[in-house]
Amino acid sequence: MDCYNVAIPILKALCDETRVQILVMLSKADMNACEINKSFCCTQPTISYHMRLLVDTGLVCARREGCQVIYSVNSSLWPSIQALLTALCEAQRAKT
Amino acid sequence: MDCYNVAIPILKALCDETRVQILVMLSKADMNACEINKSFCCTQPTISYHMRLLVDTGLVCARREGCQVIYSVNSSLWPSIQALLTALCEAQRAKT
DNA sequence: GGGCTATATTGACAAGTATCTATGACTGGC
DNA sequence: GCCAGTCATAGATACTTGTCAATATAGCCC
Repeated sequence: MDCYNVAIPILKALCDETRVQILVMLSKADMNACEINKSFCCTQPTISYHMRLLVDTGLVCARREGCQVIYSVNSSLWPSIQALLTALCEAQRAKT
Repeated sequence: MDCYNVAIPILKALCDETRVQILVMLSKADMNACEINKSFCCTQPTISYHMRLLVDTGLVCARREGCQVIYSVNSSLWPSIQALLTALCEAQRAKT
């Protein structure tokens, strides 16, 4: 019962549109912060803020390569997250 | 890609500890608002606020029976949510 | 070491959220 | 119709969150 509490920070990290889009992008290919930045209209510090949150919750891994940081999804968590996302989309589609 | 956006309101509803606990309770048995209230230390309007949010996002169904309202989980959505929750808990347990 | 590129941190602020108290609305029984 | 029980709504408030501009840090190359 109380075990569900460990999931809350991750769910909090998941409930922002920008962060979900970042996750989906990273699930297709690893990217550095600069590349991620180009796909969004917000500023570099904002993306940096989201990336920190995603890394802190363990949803995303970061590794340094020279002067840039490469981000990748945590492959042990992503499958269950993707499963939920697609299930929610299917449910939405079924309603209409 | 854009399909994931429909999931955001549901994820927002899921990222609160109180609401997750309510969902877990309801997954075991249907309950009226009064019973739910007794399990938490917050006030009745606060629970009402959370229930409205859960119903609006489709996570929970409400039906009137006499002078009380019975809440139940949306059985088409709950399995995927529960799967994610347990996956997150397992991942947490694996880390330690 | 200085300059350049890439990323992180800080401080400020607007918007959103969870909570409360007070009150209203609906239902069933007297 | 009135009262008691159950639930919802409104208004106020403290807290959290996402965003920005400005600045700092880190790594590379000349």
